[in-house]
Amino acid sequence: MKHKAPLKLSLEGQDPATTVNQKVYQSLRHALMCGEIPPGRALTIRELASTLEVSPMPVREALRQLAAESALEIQGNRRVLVPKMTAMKFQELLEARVALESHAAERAMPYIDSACLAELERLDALVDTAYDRGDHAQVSICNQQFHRTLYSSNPHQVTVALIESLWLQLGPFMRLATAQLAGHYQIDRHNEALDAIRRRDAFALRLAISADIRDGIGFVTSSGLFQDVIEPRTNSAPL
Amino acid sequence: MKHKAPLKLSLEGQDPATTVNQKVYQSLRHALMCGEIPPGRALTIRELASTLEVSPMPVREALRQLAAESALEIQGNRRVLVPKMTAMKFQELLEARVALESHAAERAMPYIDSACLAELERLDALVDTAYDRGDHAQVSICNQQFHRTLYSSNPHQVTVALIESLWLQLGPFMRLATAQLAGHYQIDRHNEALDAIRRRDAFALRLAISADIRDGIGFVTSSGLFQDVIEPRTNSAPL
DNA sequence: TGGGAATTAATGTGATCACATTGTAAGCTC
DNA sequence: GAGCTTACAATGTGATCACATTAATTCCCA
Repeated sequence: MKHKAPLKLSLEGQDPATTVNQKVYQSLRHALMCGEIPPGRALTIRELASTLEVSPMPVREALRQLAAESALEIQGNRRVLVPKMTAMKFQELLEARVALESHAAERAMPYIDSACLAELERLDALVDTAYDRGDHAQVSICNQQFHRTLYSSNPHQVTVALIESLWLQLGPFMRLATAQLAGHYQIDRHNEALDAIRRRDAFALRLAISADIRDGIGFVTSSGLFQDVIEPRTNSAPL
Repeated sequence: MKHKAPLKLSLEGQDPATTVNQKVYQSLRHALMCGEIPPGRALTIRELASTLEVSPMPVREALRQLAAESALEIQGNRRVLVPKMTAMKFQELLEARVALESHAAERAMPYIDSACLAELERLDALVDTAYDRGDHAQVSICNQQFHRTLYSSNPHQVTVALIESLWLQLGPFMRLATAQLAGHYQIDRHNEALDAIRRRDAFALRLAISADIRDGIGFVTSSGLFQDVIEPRTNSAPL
């Protein structure tokens, strides 16, 4: 069994005004974010190039770019693969998200004007309707847009790139989590966040964002329902 | 005056066992970290290629990689340049460092065994001797190694890549700061950190790391002695 | 002489090719 | 038949080339 599952990728729907490199990058990024490429899957330049019907060149650059964002992993063999996930790593990614995003939210607070607030309310509404529709992919996208808009309101902000790297690393699992969320009724943390913003209460905003992140995918570790995607327990013996 | 200052780069001293791409990457990274390329300086592939006496190919990939780490900026024109620094952005980078690194330190604490502690003590001693010698470049390098070792003791670590991105973004200014530090006598925050580790006091470690970061370069903003490298005040009008 | 259009130079992008390295499979020996 | 060696295929890397786009310069005319 050496034949890996064929990759389901295409450049359709990509902005034709951009470079091929960017189209490949976006395509791969989207596939990773949606978990369409299983962890541990090896990616070769020529395979991707022929799948996407482009020359190897833009693929090389896209892979290197994604590797620099920790979305892909290049091992010593110079082979590129989708990083595997472990329960511990998942926990670390989650806590890193909390630390970084609550920080970014707090620092964004002073810059949130009424226009930005309105935009956040609009995005929150989009999340809700997508949620009611059961469109988990859309929920995920709008939710990210909500967070991105919030943090980006700080014009001197430097953390969004880092945060996006974290999103990318646990992308597949966020999708998985939102899908599972359908059953649960969750407190609307976005509303808590919006309330905090209206009251200009930075600390409350911190709490709301932290809770939102943990509510969103935090329970996944305990639910144990994604054991198939996760690496079997490693034999690490710390300390 | 269209001729930019010639770049002082070379691949000498690079590990000959690595790929050309990595050598170029390391060379550029080092130059950026040491502030040898002024902010705003445009970098062209062909210029770097001829300076380093390699083909444009590895340079392209190195530039894209550094851009993915926010160490370089690619503008719409597809031109690559060293990002400019502003006082506000500097502040944000500093606070992001504090948030991320104190988080990483706290999370590393449970994994620090005696071997790791010994290594940290060794690195701290190296910092001290380099400091006494007045070798600011070496201080910077050893100091980073100290932090990296601390955070990396957590085997499930996911933040080091993000932290390195921050270091890279304010690299030139860290160097500038350590150079200025020569005059000041600073409390040895590393010793405070080591003490906290020995007592296994996670909160004290947090405080020590935060203080170490702020001590190291925090005063730069108030000292106003790097106004020449900083962008003139922007006309942003938040809120 | 100043401003704008056309020309020219420079640059990024993408493709193709050659080579060294790595992974795999066949073949041989014991 | 097991283990090692050798041959083969596949892959990443780097170089060179062609082309489209962008920046810079020159030239012309008001």
